Amino acid sequence: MAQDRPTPRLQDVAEAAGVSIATASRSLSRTSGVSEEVAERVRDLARQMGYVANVHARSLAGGPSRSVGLVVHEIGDPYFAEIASGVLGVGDLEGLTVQICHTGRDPERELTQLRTLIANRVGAIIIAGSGFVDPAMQTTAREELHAYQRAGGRVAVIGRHHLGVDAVLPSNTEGATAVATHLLDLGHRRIAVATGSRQLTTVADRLEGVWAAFRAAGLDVDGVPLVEAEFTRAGGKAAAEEILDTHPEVTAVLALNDDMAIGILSVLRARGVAVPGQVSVTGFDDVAVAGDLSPSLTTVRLPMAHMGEQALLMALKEPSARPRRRHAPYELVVRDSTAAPA
Amino acid sequence: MAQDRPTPRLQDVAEAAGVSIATASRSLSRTSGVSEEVAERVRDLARQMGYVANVHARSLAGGPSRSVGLVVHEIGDPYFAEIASGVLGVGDLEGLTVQICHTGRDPERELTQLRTLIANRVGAIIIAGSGFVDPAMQTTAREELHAYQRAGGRVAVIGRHHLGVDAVLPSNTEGATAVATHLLDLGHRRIAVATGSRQLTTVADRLEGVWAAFRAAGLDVDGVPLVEAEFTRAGGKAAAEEILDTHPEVTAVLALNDDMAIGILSVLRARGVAVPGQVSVTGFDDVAVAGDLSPSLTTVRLPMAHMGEQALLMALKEPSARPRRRHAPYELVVRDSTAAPA
DNA sequence: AGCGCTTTCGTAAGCGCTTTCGGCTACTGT
DNA sequence: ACAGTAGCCGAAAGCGCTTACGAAAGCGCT
Repeated sequence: MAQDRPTPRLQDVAEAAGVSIATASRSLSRTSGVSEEVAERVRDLARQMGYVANVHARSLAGGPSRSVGLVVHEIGDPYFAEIASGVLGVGDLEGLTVQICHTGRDPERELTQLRTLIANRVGAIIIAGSGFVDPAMQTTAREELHAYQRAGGRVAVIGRHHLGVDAVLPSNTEGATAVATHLLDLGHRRIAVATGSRQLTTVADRLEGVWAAFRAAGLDVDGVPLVEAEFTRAGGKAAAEEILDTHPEVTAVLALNDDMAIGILSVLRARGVAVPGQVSVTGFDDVAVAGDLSPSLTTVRLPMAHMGEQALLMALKEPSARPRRRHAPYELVVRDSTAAPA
Repeated sequence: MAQDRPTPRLQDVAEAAGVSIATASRSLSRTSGVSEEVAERVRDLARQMGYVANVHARSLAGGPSRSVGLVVHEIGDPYFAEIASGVLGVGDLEGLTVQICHTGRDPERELTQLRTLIANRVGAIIIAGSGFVDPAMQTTAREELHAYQRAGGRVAVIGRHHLGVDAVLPSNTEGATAVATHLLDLGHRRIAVATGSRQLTTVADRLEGVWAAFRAAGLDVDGVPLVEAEFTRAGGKAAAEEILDTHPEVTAVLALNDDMAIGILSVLRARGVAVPGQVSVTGFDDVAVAGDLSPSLTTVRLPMAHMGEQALLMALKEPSARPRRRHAPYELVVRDSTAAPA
């Protein structure tokens, strides 16, 4: 007789069905070697009794892992929240539970979180968010991850490519070239660039795209006002203040993500600078709110949720011997924050 | 000697330290009965070797659970993303891993997710997001949850109070009264209200606060234009169109969350309606972007991340016999989207 | 009937950890 | 000097499950 436990155990089901727990286990995990008649009986009973397998026991015993880990810089950030949404979506479909960790952009924390995930025996790990330019910051995680893979773990990253694993890559460089070209085509020549920490590979990649466009247009890249600040709205505000104070001649500000662009828009409005009348502003990412700002933001759309989905699917399906790279498309979204210079 | 495993086991640490696994376990879990000298040595070694306990083994062996489950409507939504951020924050501090599920506002899915969480033996469950007015939609989850609690699980909810468990409650009604009063004080009398589904308790609570303020001002509540749409930016747009078309006389729109307000702002701008010149708009929640919109949004600030923290802390600390309710403070944030009617 | 095969099922060995229990050592008090 | 006691530590018993492995039973064949 089943005790008054919170949940019935496999043994309770087995006893009720009059079979051994081995048979019960096989019936439920649909392994062959059980007559369909017995298996059916066990499954019925299990459903009736509300049996749900104990994941810990199952995982310990070496069964397939039913969970995945997602590592993001900061879940409160819409960029990552949308990626998470994509990952959760396919997780649900595949019957996987998702464990989310955030690192606060701290490589140290990232390593700790990775270790925890691995120790928790998740079946797959998705790492989202920019890596760091300095390769020294990556070495340890890399080894850790490869050991994990050798042990059968699946790994995919989103937005970085220094880890030697499957990657979904947003078109950072191409997108940046596109948005810079858009500004150039409108006739802007005095363009300021607002960037996050250049230690982030995302920033490096986007910057490269911007320079490429500028050079193609014959601009002196060294003369471009470049302001580095935090990759946030607050950083955008700080950058805007600095640009306005030290380079009043600029006719456009190219921000390397939407968050900064939103902060810039806010400062411009507060200072009475018309957008796009006096200054054009562009962002990057196309977070959900970008289209509903006033003025709505010209930016580069990255399919965040889709990238989350792709990454998990990529990790789950039979992994190739060598790391694959899947490039996510970008789309230049021209809205109301850009116009020809006055 | 440690094998080439993905992660060292407790046994590996114990061997390295020259003690039994029992002693190693005690040292790491800070149980008494080990000399400080030995314990220190074990802990050092563990850190050096990058040892992280296997949660499955620990949980199976009856140790305290080191994981919590978080159920939200939609993680891509900034409101929930910020709550999640708070939960992850204290989770990190307490050394807990966080499993996130999203329900898409579907009570059915919610129940499934709850069951999964319980089967996964998480130590605590946090449910964020509005409940449903219809009590029939709650019954099953309620029983499920109570059984879980009897088995030692901790539960706390954010923003609902129909489940008979600890709750962190945003000041929906009071906040709504405050923002409505603000509009009234400015002199508005023809105010439209844009709401999400009235099946959501959050909507019901906020509506109640609005009516209270309106009645106090002597308004005929039944005559107020009320538009129900989705609780999203798209819903806000739809609501705005409808209000503009059918009630051109309104001088203010009171939206029951920021998302809708942002959509409304967007439509108003597109239609060339000046805010706050011709129409004032208010939101609710104060999502991060609200202050950087143009015009910046007058709204009611709810401490989302803080509520996430509180809920988890509440669940973790010794639970009282009867469910407690902690009210989170609200703050009326007056910005540029409201002004006296023309 | 006896042989080898396949199919079906039970026995038992763990997975890595926590915790009880008992043994050992080093004290204390008389 | 010796029992009594307290402090440390190791051996071992599981937690609930999966999965070799082996036994039993049924089959067709010679």
